[in-house]
Amino acid sequence: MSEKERIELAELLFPNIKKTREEYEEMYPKRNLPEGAMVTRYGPSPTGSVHLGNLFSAFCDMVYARQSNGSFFLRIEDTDQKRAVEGGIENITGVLKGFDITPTEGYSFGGNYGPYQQSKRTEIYQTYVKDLIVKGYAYPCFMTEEEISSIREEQEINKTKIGIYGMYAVDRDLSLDEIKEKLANNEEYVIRLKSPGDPNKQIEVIDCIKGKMKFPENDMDTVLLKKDGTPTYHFAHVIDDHLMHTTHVIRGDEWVSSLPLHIQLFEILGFNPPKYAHIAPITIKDSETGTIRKLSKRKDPWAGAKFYEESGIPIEALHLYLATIANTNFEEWYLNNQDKKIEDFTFSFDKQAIGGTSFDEAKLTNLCKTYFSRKSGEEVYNETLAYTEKFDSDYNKLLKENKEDMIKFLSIEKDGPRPRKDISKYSDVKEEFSYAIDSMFKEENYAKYDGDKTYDVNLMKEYVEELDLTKTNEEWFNMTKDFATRHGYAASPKEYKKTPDAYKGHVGDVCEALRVMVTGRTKSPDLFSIMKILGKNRINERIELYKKYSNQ
RNA sequence: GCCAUGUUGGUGAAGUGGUUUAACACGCUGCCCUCUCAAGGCAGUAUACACGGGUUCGAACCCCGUACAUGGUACCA
Repeated sequence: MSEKERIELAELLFPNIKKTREEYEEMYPKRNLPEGAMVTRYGPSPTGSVHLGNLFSAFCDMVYARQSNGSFFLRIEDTDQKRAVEGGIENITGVLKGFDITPTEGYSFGGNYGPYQQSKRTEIYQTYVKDLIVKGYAYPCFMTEEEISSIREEQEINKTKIGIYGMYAVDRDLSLDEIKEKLANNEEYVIRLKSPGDPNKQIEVIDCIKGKMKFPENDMDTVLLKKDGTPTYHFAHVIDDHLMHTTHVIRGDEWVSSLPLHIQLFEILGFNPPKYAHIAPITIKDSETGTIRKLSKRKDPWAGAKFYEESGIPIEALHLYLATIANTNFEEWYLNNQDKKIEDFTFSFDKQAIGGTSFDEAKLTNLCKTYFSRKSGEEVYNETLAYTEKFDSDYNKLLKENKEDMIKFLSIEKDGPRPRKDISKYSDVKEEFSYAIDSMFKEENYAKYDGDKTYDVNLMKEYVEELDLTKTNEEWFNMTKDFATRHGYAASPKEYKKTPDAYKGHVGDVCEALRVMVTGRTKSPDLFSIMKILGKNRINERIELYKKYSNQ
């Protein structure tokens, strides 16, 4: 086909496209950003709920753009209407905001490089395709699904590469008259790339994370525009990231194999390709089959973003976890710089895992515990209040009614160099501090007591008589030892171990009895602190409750 | 089938040719501290660099092959 014919064909196919690519280039001028600034983008398709992997990729986008004073934008990749899910877009923006991974620009966040929704950019894509047709790099393909699948079968038998390329791309060299005839018959068509690639030649791509990679050149006549005139991912990616001036395409490594195609598209369009950073998927070892697979929303509760919200995992702790899987040296850095924030760490691509990153639930839990241990009682109270507001309104009410006490309880053993690490998520507070609220305690009290001992109520009554809650912790413990000794208990476990027959038990047993009556459990934070908050009256009430419970 | 990438202890991983008798963190086990638990301290977790060749004075690190895993091979992203 001559150039003249190609121009005629382009007009025939896209009569409504009047703008030129030059006009679009002007509408999307170069960004005015400092040297080294990275422009990243998160491009989800609104096809369902958000996955931890999506969150991870968006987190990386955010972090790299932020530390280089660049821009991180959100682009909705909704070119496939069939897969669209109602409310999918709102869900994405909601999750991003909820998880504090907020773009600086993009869909619903503003910016000068929009529209940030691919379904609104059809004209742009068609303009560039029209140009490609004129240049002889694209053509209409009228093959039917049946034709394509029979080619596929043939290729499978011949054990060759599967796809539409070379001799299999039968519509590649259709004459203008043949095309006109098919068009007149109302035959449906897609626009395919007329790939100039030679699969015998190799191209080398340097990925920011994976390093040097070699591929054969692309020779597939990949679909650029679908039957309905919308672009495929590949084409939209190239056009958008060029016009929006993305500097670093950070995406999942399921895309590495289309790299030769993408590079080729950038080349024939005359664009400068961005840098690519392909991040490893978050994987897990399947407990049934023992094989490694991607996190699955169906099998793994922690795969879905919702899980973190619902179970009350603090956003900051999740960020910490994402940071540790993003850069392998983050964990150690954070350990040595406990007072610093994630923002103070400089992320780099060469510290990013190349292979699959395995999801480590225990590590996440540990990070959460550390997070809570560093928060003051008041902070934990306020955050738990916000969490229960959404997910546990009954407990929320109780928290509000018992604010003063709760903050005091949550503050126990928080001020020392080794703060308590007993909660890993907001939903733990209710269970872990069940003794803190009288009405809850009255209802449940000893139901969860797991021992089989019965403790002496009269002894404890006598003990409380002597108890002075104005003392210091040390004075209290000395008094308790003294009390224990007077009643036939050893003053320390060590002493008891030496001659167990000489005693009824040791101080620990006295404390245990008291602890069970007062908190309903055998384990708790510092007993004296708890008693101080409760006061003598409430302690006595609880001893009475225990008396009834144990039939004494 | 074809193409690509990966494979270090229970887990995540450090490490890119010689101070590696392989760091660190998490987990687990034991001891210590201790009113319990958590935390913390100390110690342990048997022969952890997929396998086979090659290059080199020297390889976890470079090259080739094999196995396995993952991803792609769509008018899905």
